[in-house]
Parts: sequence; C-alpha cells; structure tokens
Amino acid sequence: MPELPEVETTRLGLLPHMQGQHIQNVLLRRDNLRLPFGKDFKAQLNGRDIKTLHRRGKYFWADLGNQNALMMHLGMSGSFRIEDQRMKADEYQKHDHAILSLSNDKQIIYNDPRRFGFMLYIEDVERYEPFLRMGPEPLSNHFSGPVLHTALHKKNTAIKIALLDQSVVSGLGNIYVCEALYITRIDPRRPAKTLSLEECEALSTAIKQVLERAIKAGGSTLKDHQQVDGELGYFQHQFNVYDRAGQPCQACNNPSHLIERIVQGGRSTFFCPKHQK
DNA sequence: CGGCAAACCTGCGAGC
DNA sequence: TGCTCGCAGGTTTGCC
Repeated sequence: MPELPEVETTRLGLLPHMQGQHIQNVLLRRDNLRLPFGKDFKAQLNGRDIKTLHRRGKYFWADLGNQNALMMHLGMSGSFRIEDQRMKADEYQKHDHAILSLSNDKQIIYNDPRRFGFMLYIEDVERYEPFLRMGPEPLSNHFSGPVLHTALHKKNTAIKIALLDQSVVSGLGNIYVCEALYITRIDPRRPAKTLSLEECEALSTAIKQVLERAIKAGGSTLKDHQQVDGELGYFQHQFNVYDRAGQPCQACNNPSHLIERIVQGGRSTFFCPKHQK
C-alpha cells in the first residue's frame, strides 16, 4: 500500500466521519491481522470518543484522549470504506476484517486481502515503540537537506535502500523513493554517504514535492488503494519511472534511453541509468 | 552495527 | 481451462 500519501488520503477521508463520534460497537470477523487485535480490543474501544485522527509516517491513529489511541497501519493492501447502512452478516465483502459502528450511524470498515496491516489499542501513543526510532516527517520543517545529509553521511548502503529506512525519513516507500531519485537525477545505487549537501538539499525538496503532489491527487492506485469514498487515487498517471521498465526516459529526449528495473534489497528499483548519476 | 533473505498473506497476470 | 511462477505500495526477524 500505502505509503505516506495513501495513508494521509485515508486519514483525511475518514476524519469527517469519525471526528467527534463515539464508538458504539466493534465487530471483528477474524482475531488477527498481521498482529492479533488483542484480547481486550473490543472492550478497550467500546463507548470511547474519537477526538481526531493523526498520522506519523505510514501509521495513523484515532486519538481517544488521555494518550490512548486506536493505532492503524494499512500494510500492503489495507483500505477503509464507509457504509451508511447497518450491514447484514452476508453483506460483508471478502476480506472485511474489522467494522467500527459509530454514533453517527456510520460503519467504518477495514478491508485487507493480504492482512499485512493491523489495528491495535495503544495505552500511551507517545511511547509507541515504532515512533521512538522513526525519522522526521518529510513534510515538516524537521526534514531538510542538512538533516538528510547528516542522516546519510555514515551510511554505506545504497541511497535507495537508505530512503526506505523509516529511521532516516518516515513515510517513504518504493514508489516515492524511485520518483524522488529520478527527479533529482541521483543513481539509486550510489552509497548514501556519497551524496553531497547540495544533492541532499535537492533530494529533500523533491521528496516533499512528490509527496505533496501525490496527496493532492488522492494517492496512487495500483491494485488496492482506494480513498474512503471509493474514489481511486490518480497519482499513478504521473509516475516518471515507477513500473515503467522498458519505456523511454521522458527526461533524456532520446528514445533509446530506457527505464530499467533492478532489484535492491529484494525490491524493484526503477531508474534511468543514463539520466541518473 | 550492516546486509541480505525469508517470513507474514492473497491476488493477479504471464506463460505454458 | 488450468496450472505454475513471479511479482506486488510494508515491516520484522533471523542469520552470517
């Protein structure tokens, strides 16, 4: 799924339906996703008020007050949708795993074919373990060229791999890393520590730009991602390199310069070896 | 610590 | 039609 723009799109779509409501019922159609919901999950959520929804990297959560939270992660194939009507047992779709019924009579339905996502009740969101080692929010002022340069300057690993490391910068995944490196003409295979401060400035700017544009487009819809209202994101139509192996590099102005697919860290990287140095 | 492979799952498209 | 294979937006674990 779901990299930062898809998570943010989901959060923004759910917000008007969930903010200020309270949870009247929790229905679980299985007892675990990637992680177990937890033995007391239903009791911990029933009757609780949802103050608002927050996001950090690819995680988002319902703020239940007093630092308590319903933490959510979409994994690779998770999505939410809203239903206005109470659903009968035979009306659920395949892979509808968790349903929250709210005081506004809306049902918030989590669907996740691969079940790499999760929902957890968290007592103290400030001490949630994944957040403690998470790098800066890329769209905040905490992320900049100098910050990125410092984070990378000892890393021998390829810049592509380093940017996927959520402790360097949070929220990036395979698509937006490929796109940001293409925009800045940086070869994804270069050791991270070889990037100059100027390159890190350009890269941090490109990361912000590509994420902001993707959020405006409602995220990217490959197979699974859809917005809460069922609309599909359309940023995939603006990809320069992702999933474009064999197609001409648009920036090279030479039809024989083709986008290549290589494997780094077991995952596909798309880039133009002529354009990116 | 670094680097890499495998694990967790289902679905889809390509090729035979 | 149906089989197998490889691939998919993420994260964690375990091994060398």
